Amino acid sequence: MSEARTLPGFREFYPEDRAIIGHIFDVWRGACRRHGFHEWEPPVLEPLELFTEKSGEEIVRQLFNFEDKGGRKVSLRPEMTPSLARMVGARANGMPKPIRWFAIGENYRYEKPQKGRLRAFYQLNADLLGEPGPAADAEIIALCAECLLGFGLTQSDFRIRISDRTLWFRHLARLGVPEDRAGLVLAVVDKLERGSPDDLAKAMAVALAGVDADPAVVLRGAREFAAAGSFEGLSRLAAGDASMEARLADWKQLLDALHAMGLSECLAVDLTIVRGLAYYTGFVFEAFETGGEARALAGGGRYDSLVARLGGPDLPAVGFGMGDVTLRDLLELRGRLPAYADGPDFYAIILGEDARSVALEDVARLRRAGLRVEYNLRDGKFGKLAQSAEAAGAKYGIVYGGQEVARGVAKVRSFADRREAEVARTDLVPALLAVRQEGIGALIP
RNA sequence: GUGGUUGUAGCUCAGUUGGUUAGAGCAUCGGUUUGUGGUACCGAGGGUCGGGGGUUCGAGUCCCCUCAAUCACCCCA
Repeated sequence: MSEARTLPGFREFYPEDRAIIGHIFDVWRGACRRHGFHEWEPPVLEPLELFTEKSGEEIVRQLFNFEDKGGRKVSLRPEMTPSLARMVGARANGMPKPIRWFAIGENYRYEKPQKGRLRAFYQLNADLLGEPGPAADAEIIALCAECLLGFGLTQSDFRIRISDRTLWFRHLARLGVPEDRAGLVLAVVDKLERGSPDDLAKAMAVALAGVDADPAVVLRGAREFAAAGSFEGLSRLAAGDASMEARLADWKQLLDALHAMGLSECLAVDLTIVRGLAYYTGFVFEAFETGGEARALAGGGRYDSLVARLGGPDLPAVGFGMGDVTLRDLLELRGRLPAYADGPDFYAIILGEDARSVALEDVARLRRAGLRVEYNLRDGKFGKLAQSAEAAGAKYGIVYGGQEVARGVAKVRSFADRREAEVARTDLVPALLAVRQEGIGALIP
């Protein structure tokens, strides 16, 4: 065994693990395609500046970055959104709108690994670009929900909490928070649920340092605002404020659309969600598991100015990301992972080297016909070979012994009930295709 | 980045107040005299006890450092 072990935060996938991640990809891809989204994929390695442009230099300490042999500063991608902006930007002018794109890929972040958070993780990203109205937000939130429901989860297994930074910006303005401090204040709001009153007061004071606004008043106002747990709650808060009332029309459109799509049960209006990222501009949302740990499964929102900021065209956009790690944990907890079964359709039991060339001829024909077939590479006794066949996961055996070969037949055996049927070798392909479909009964009247 | 816990075979774990060549079950591979098995019996492989250093006549066991996993913070695109 080599001394070089798997790097911290990186996983290796043995077949049974790879089957699970493959299943997750299949469900994600299926949901996205049913919603009319097109799959794309960016490079794994990008110029470092692509990421520092969006997130600033501080991001570098969380990047897998290095200098390549040509002296270029490069980084493994920590996310796919900047690449999306570049790729969409290059073609957006000629593309029909809206643009529905999704990507499934591995991202890399140099962080201390812990449960639900690794250094390499797969993520689904779905984005809808070119449509500024709430219909697009509804479409993205619906897709996010379907990407979870597709695993057999129910709407009570998770909750998508929807919030709105547009309302927050307006409300903070009313509380006297200057526009350029709104982002900082929202970062404090983001901690309302977890932080101690003391820490929150301190953080708010820092966010409002040198500004003519009372941190205590802003904090209290933010708390009241965050407490609106429904559309009716929003209406009360908006009463008398023309711009907020106008925004409520967007909310109504959003919620009506999601209701029509039958998703009311997994949705909640929750203004405590603000998302840490500065670039979100409108509706934002996060999906959480409803069980004990209530960990985040997905998050997203509207980012209307980001594409232009990254050098693309002025393209409104809304999207979300969903990681594989916490999702896998949840599916396991809820018993929604498929059982691992990856055996061949048939296993040819070749008894004696004289039968081998005849058997191999059939094996090749069956494989070319689309059947999945294994056989014993070494000679052995029937009992052991039958065990090997079942250990490999085969439901049926095809027995090739001297007697069968001499008569131009093969014996098909069902391991489950040990029933056998002889088949002429000339009829083998159609006969076994039938057995795979209908079971051994297809050969036994 | 800060702190707590844990680390013995592929897996689950024993291993006495420090004492010979570190064990078991399961799993894997082989066999029980040449073609109808799954239970049984016999056998084999597999461990620098996470790694390094120290104390000691002697360390899986005690001490220090380190690596990794995990939990709580920080952060979370």
